[in-house]
Amino acid sequence: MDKDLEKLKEEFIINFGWAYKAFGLSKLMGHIVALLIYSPRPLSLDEITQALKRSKGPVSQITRRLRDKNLIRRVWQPTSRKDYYEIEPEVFENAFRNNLELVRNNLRIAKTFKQRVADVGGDDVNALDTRLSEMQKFYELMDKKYKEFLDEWEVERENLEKNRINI
Amino acid sequence: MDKDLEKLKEEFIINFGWAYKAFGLSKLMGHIVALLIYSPRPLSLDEITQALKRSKGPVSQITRRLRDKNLIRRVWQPTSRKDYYEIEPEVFENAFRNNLELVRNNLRIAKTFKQRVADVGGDDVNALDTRLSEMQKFYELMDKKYKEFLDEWEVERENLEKNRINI
DNA sequence: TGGAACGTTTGAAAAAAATCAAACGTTAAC
DNA sequence: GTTAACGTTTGATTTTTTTCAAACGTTCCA
Repeated sequence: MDKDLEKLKEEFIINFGWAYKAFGLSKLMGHIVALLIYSPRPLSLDEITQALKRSKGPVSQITRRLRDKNLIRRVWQPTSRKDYYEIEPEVFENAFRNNLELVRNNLRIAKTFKQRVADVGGDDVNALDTRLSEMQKFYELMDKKYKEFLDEWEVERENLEKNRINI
Repeated sequence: MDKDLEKLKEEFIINFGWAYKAFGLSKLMGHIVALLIYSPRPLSLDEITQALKRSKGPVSQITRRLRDKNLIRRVWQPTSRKDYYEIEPEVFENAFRNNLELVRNNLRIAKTFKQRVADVGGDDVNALDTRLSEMQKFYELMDKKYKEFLDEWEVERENLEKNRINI
């Protein structure tokens, strides 16, 4: 029984590792996030290290990066002077926001080059200009939709919150 | 003058490489996509190889992967029996669709584990169940918004097309 | 047929990234 | 002060990924 849950946890962690990798982040980041999602209480660095069978070095580094990205947070317990980590309540939302930054970067690239190509001018430039315009439009719409999504999610999240309290 | 455009192209290619990497793909994929966006005409494998200063092996492999992902397409010229490659007109849209697949995978993970955790049951499971529910809702909304975006983009793309013809 | 022009596959080499163990610095308890 | 309990940094090591050069297979043309 506990054995099953343990097995599930392991799979969950592995899955998250691959997912994180697919999104351009490190597998270990995914593992830690998954572990903390799974855990009902904050975990110390040593506990994470043990659970994932890693050494302290990389875990320390990655927890820092995860905090920088607002995916986990550090908390303290009154009884111990260890650092504990828990999942950021808005992990998914924050991960999404990080992604939005990449989208905006693409938008910047399109804009910048469109301008610079226009400045330089030349013969074969028309087709390129069209493509860059399209790229710009694409990422502008994407940006807009991403923001809409975040707004809607805020509403939905509040509803979830309410229902949870009412039960 | 041409020198400037050449310089720009190089920067554009490098930028795309990093962007692709940030999204979990290989830099070379980004380079090839950027090169073909930039080029007013289809390029042969050799031309790509030369332009990017790579050897044929990896370029051949990556062009295949890019075709599998519908980001570039292979075309033929009447005069030559070489393979030529050009950018897929809907690169951005297709790249987005590929990303949507990853989102759906996350949704599947959430659903699967929610179900399995419920089946196993146990004590510490409530908090976890709440989190997985939230994860599921998040990715469901994301899926919905992604689809909306694609629909809107289709409309906008048609408009761009029309305007281009009318000029 | 034979050979030249291709693209693809493959095994090895190089480069990059992840990981570790140990040294280090800091803080808190005694 | 001294020591023990931490987290962090660092340089080396391992693993993974990227890249290459060469062999290979196919097609087309002489």
